[in-house]
Amino acid sequence: MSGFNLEHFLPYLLNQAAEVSSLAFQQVYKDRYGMLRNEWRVLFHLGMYEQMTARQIAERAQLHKTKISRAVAKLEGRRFLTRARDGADRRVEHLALTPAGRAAFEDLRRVADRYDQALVADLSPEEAAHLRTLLARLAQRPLSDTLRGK
Amino acid sequence: MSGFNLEHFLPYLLNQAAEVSSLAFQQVYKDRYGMLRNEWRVLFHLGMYEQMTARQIAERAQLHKTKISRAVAKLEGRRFLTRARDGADRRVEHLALTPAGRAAFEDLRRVADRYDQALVADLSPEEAAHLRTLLARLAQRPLSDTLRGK
DNA sequence: ACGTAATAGTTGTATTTGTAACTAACAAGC
DNA sequence: GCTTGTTAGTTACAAATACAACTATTACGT
Repeated sequence: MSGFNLEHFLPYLLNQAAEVSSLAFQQVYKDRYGMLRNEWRVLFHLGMYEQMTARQIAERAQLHKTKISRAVAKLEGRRFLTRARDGADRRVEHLALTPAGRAAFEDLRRVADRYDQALVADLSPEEAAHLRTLLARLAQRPLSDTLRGK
Repeated sequence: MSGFNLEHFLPYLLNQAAEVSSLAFQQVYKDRYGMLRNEWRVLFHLGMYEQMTARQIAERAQLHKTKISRAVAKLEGRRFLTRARDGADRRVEHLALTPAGRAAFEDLRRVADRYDQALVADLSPEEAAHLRTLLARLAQRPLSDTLRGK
C-alpha cells in the first residue's frame, strides 16, 4: 500500500548523488597531491578561513576530531600547514597554511570552482541555488529523534 | 574574484546532507539487525525486486561487486537470503530473501517510509519531488571527464 | 588550594573498505 | 577441441575508519 520505492528514498538518492559527484574531484586531489577526503576538507577550511583550531574545523565540517587530527598530521608532514600553540590556552593549536599549502589550495579551488559549474550546468541558476539551500537545510537538521517510537 | 565558497560547493553539500540524513536510519538497521549499509542496500534491492543476481544489484546500486559479495555472505549467514545457482549458466546465482529476510525488509521499509516523510516534512510535495529528480540526475551522470584539461 | 570535571588533541585497536589478484564457468575464433 | 578472452563471484592484503581510551591542560565548586 505504501508507495515506498528504494530509488526515491532520500538518503539513498543523496548518497548516490554525493558519491558520483565527488568521484571526479576526488581523483584530482588524490592524483595531484596524494590527499584523502579529510585532508582536502581541512585544507579547504584553512584556505577559506585563514586560521582555525582543530576543534573549529571539526565543528564546521561536522567531522570527528580524530579525523581532523590525522588529516592535520598528514598535511603537516607534507609541509602544507603549521601549528602554533595558543599562548593563553596551551591545549589549543592554531593551524594555518604554508605557502605550499596555499598554492595547493588555490589550485584545487580553481578546479572545484570549474567542477561545481559543470555539475550545475544543466540547471537554471535559480534551480541550482534552490538545490543548495535545500541541501544545506538537510545537512543542518539533526534527525536523531524523528524515528522514536514504533 | 571567483565567488567560490566551500559551503556552497555541491559535492560538499551533498556529502554533508547524505551523511546527516543517513545517520538516524543507519542506527535503526544497525541496532535492530546488526547490518551495515551495504547489507541494508542488498536487502532492500532483494525486497523490492524479489530476485536478483549479485551483478544486477551491483549495477543498480552502483556498488562494487566485492561489496555485494561480502554483504550477501553476511546476509546469508543470518539466514536472510538464499542462493540458487542458475541452471543454464552455473556462474550466476539468483538471490532471494527468506521469510526472515522479508520480515526484516518489511520492518525496515516501514521505518524508511516514515523517515523519508519526516525528512521532507517541511518541503512542499512539488519541492520534494523536484529535489529527488535533481538528485537522481546527478547520480546518473558520470562526470569523469568534466575536468579534462587544465 | 584541592579535587572533580571538562576540553583539546592524540593514539591504539578492531572493523571496514579499496584494489588487485584469483577461481570457475562460459564464449568465440580458428 | 584448443587457445584466448570475458564474465560471475570470491579472497587476500593494504589502507582507511570508527570508537574508546589516553595525555595534557584548563575550569569550576567548595
